[in-house]
Amino acid sequence: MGSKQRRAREKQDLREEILDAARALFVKEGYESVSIRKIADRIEYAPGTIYLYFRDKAEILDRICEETFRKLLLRMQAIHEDPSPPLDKLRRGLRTYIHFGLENPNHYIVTFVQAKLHQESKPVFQSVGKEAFSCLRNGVQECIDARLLVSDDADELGQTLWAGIHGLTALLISCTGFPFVEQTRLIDRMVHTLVEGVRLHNQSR
Amino acid sequence: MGSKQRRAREKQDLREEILDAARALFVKEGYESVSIRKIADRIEYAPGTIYLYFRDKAEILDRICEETFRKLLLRMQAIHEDPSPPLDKLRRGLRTYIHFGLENPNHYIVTFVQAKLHQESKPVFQSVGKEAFSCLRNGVQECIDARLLVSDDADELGQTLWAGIHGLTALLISCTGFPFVEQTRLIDRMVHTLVEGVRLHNQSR
Amino acid sequence: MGSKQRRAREKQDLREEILDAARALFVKEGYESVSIRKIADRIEYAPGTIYLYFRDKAEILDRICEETFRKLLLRMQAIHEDPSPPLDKLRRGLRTYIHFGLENPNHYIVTFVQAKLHQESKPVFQSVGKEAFSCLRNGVQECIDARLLVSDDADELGQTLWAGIHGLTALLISCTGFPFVEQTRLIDRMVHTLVEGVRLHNQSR
Amino acid sequence: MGSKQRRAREKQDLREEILDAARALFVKEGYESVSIRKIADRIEYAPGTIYLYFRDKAEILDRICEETFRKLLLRMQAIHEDPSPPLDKLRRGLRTYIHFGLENPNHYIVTFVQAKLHQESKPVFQSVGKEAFSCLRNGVQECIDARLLVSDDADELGQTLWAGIHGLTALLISCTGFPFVEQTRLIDRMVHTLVEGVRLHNQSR
DNA sequence: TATGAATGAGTCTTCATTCAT
DNA sequence: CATGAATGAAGACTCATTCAT
Repeated sequence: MGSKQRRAREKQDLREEILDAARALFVKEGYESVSIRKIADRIEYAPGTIYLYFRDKAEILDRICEETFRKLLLRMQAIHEDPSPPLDKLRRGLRTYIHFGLENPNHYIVTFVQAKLHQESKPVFQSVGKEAFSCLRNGVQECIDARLLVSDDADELGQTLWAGIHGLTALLISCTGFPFVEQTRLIDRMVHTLVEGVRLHNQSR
Repeated sequence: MGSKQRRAREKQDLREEILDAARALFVKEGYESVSIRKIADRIEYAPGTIYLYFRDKAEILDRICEETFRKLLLRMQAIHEDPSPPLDKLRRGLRTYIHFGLENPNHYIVTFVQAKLHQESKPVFQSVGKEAFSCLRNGVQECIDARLLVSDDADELGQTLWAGIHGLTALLISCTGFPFVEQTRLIDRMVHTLVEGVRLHNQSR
Repeated sequence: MGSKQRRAREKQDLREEILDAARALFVKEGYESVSIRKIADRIEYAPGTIYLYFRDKAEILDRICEETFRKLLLRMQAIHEDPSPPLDKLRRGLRTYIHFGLENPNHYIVTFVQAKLHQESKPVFQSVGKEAFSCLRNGVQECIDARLLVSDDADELGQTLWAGIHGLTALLISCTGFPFVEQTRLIDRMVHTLVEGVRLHNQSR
Repeated sequence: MGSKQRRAREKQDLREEILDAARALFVKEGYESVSIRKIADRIEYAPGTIYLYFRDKAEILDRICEETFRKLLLRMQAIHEDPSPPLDKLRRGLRTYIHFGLENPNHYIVTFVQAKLHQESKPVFQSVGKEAFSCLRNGVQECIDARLLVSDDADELGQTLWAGIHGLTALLISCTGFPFVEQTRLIDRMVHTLVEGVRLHNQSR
């Protein structure tokens, strides 16, 4: 038998193909429910082949998380470097995070919802993950330095904002059955709500 | 043979016992990792017995979700009926939701995080689930009626608030490795942020 | 499908059937080469069934060894209790050991040749195994006490005798290709050789 | 790619290297537990390379056995050619065999214990193996010709002696958990016992 | 009502082997 | 000569489920 006429495909891309297949399946069915066989079937390879690229199933999850964090980090850092007013940057940071999740729903759910259930302290979370959060934290700190926020605890505020956008992102991705209002409106509202809720309302008067 | 001296136990409580055992295991190990046998072992019955009370494993999950929604609903309704000012009721509603999650982490995660992965549109979400959300929505509507909020779209605002508190609840429960600031402070901040972010800041005065 | 018309068979005999099948296969193909599937096929049950009776493959081996030692022990002890002259008892002990091996070749090879390769210090060897050897040792000690042997070190002599009869037993069972002389002659010769080699030749005359 | 800076190494030595690696692994882990990949890893070559030198895994075992027999044969033949009295030569032959086993435990166990399980009648045993045994047999025959032994059946006596020394060798190598008395004492005793057991005790004088 | 025995499909993973390069 | 990629079959073991009792 062997592989009939397998699609032309560049060599090392197989690694990426496996990650893509796994990510999609993880989201659709959950990490635990996805077997190596299912992944192999999807890419039309023998199960054993996957072990040529990854030590075990857990490593696949790890790589996906790492990759996701890295992508997210890039997006967040881009904002950090631009010279807009701090509050604008903060708003754009929140929005970027949500969009990142919606554009990469598989990455997002696997990394932020499923991975947590399967080994709390994957090294990935300690390194790249922490860095991604600190990007948001920096944005908050800038606003604090500019005396724009209601508290000067960047951790407290940063975590609050993160929880808010994470909640929306997670629900929008995975609670597809729920009758949400139009997505962009909801995102606008969330970003607006969080920033207004955290902003110092200058009662100059 | 079976279990030697099984505890004296009222007959029909077995159903509840199964649910209790399953819920605890689902949270500790994840739905997929919990086998019928593990549940059976925990309650000291034979695996087959479980099938006398539940059609299959999925039904157990369904019942747990339903039960969770019902409990949440009760707590939320209690608030609705009290005669405080609408904004206070809203704040207490949000806080109650978060506390409910933290006090019933098992119920919460199984229902709002794990269940979604295993049959998007469980009827439970359509019925009791929707009812629970509408409780929050009512609280919002009251505030709108009192002209206290920045928008009059109760769905939009309600969903925003829900996403915010869900995000915090989920992270606090399952992201135990993350160095969150002190929990009550974070909850206070979240409730404050959301309500302030959604509240009409009467600038006329 | 299920089991067509499975032979009538008493309930708990299945455990014995598994042991029998495993033992036979272990000898023919070696412990490592025998899969649970092969055992299951031979008894016409599903592989999983075996796990209802044994924790894992290693436990099957353990049980076989234990059982073998026990059987051997019984045979050896029977001799110990009879009132013949010590040298005769010793001879019969050696002969009994060899016959036991030849009559239970599967038991013997699995226990004394294969098991050793797969976990040196199985508890079985420490308990029942040691007891079996001490039976032989006792026979030697009796002869020593009667001043019949060339040394008074019962361990040294006992181990020498054991090694001798083990060598013959093992070769006769598993070296089937070799052109051995007639079996009973060889056994007689070995027993004779060992005892004469160890016996004190009274040169007084 | 492959192995970075592979040691300078003469081409055809690779065959020997494979045999060395395989032999060491076979003994440490058992024939069945050693994969071609493990052998390949150990010599830092790709698995496929091994198939350029050996048809399959079994052939590697065959070569190891053959080699072992040849080595043993050399040692035994050396004795045969020396001009000591026949009984002395016999004693030294037995002792040499045991020492050979203890000095080459890997070779010995693989050849005399493990190989038997994996194709009873390997041609190797028929050819070189038989030759090695006949060396011992010759020593016996010499003693018989000098009227020193209790029987004139060289096969019977030779096989008895072989079984005795094989038993001790095998146990000493693989039964490491057993509390044997000091090794040289045991070997001395075995050689002494066998020879005395087989020797004609000339009582005329 | 509850059980114990059994199953068949499935889990992750390893392996000997092949083959195009 | 040597490799790297790939495979198909098999490894031990687990599981949800059924069913006769």
